[in-house]
Amino acid sequence: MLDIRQIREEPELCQQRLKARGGDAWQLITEVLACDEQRRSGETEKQELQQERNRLSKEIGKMRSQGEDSADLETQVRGIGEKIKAVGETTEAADNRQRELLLQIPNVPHENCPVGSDETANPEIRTWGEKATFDGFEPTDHLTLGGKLALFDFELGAKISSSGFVVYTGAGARLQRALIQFLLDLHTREHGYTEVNPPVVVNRDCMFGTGQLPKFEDDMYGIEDNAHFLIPTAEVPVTNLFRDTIQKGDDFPVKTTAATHCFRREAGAAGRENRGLIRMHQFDKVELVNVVHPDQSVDQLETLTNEAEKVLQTLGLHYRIIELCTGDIGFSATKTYDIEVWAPGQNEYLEVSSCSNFGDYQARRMKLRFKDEDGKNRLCHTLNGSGTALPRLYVALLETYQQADGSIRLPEALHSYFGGEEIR
RNA sequence: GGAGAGGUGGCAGAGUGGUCGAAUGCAGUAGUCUUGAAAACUACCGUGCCGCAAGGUACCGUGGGUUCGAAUCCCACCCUCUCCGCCA
Repeated sequence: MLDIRQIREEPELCQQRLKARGGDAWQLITEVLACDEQRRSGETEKQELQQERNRLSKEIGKMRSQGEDSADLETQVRGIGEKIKAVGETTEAADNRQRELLLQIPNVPHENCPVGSDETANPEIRTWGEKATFDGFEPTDHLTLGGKLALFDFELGAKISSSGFVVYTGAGARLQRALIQFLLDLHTREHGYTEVNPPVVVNRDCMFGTGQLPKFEDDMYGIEDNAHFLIPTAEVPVTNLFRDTIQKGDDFPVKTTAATHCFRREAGAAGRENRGLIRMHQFDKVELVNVVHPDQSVDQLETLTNEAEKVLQTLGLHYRIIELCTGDIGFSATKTYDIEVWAPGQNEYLEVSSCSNFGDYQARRMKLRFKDEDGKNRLCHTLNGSGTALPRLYVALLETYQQADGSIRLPEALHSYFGGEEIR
């Protein structure tokens, strides 16, 4: 959520920065301000009435204890009670409407977020390594490689679930497990993360906290009780671990990682240049979540991105970093870097990580605070990034390290995790 | 799933209709004392909202209700614990 005080004080600035995203959320600001006005005047009126009621009620108590007749006062207070109820209802309506609107308004992009209307305006920030070259053969794609080596089976996935689900088999399953282990070890041992293993079914509060609700309910798998959802990313359970807490502040940055299954409906995405493992309804991902002091978040986004990059560097995979422009940035984010790994068989870059700074937007939604030096409670900043998504990493790995005979020569970092140097 | 008990401030734990935002203890902060520390003593010590401020107001699991007045009474829901059942 945006800060209502900031909206009140600089409405034009808010609108202007929201406009940079495209969409029409900026138009809601006017109504938010109207609600705010109504809410506050109603609040004041209500409080004055309550004050009067409290005073008179105490009076009644006193009179009764002294055996005096308080009937007149009681009817008077009853009248005040009715007024309080009436004023309270309109105030609450304004309050609810205001919250409803605020929940629909996306975060404002950071001031140095590049302005643009869609992904074509995303600047490339840097690249690492080079596109893999192949001696004497044409690289093929992961579907062919995986099929030949029996690493995964889409038909089985469809049989026991539906399209968009896959069964990893044999060495393919083992490779997936090796990768998860490698990633968690990297982040916990070298980057100072604490590992957690959270539920993948979470309640609505969590989904509001990180910003999936109310706008993106249709993107998620709901549970039949209508109160729980399968998580689309570990960002949801992990960030919400800190919901409604007051952090010490000396522990900043709080760095937490988790490997979880992620579930996405991907409605409308079927068959659209998403062959193979590239877009699944269920996939694994190692997520990195940071809770930091507001002054740290800008720098921390760079650190977080570097931590995710380290994955690809260690595995020797060529990638590029692009920054999302104002028109392409996610709902809750102020600034985002995408890491795209090169997949030779696809002949394109695949997004394996999205690293974002959310500022205080999620923290305000979930009341995530810390005590500052003056003992005042202030909102933390939150960040997260994939470190990394598994299927596309898997694709890049197979396609990059394929050999002429269709076998895979694994990068050294994986040998001990996989228990071998090659898949053939 | 069945039966019972219970959800109060960072923690422990009083409070069963009014003077209770809430006793007390512990923890924490500041100070006195001390060469220093400890102990002792003194003061402070929950969160949100409205307000320039003074101050006001709300919050005792959540949501309703009764009442002039609710932490306290009633209803529903959620959660925790114990026992039974079931199960990895």
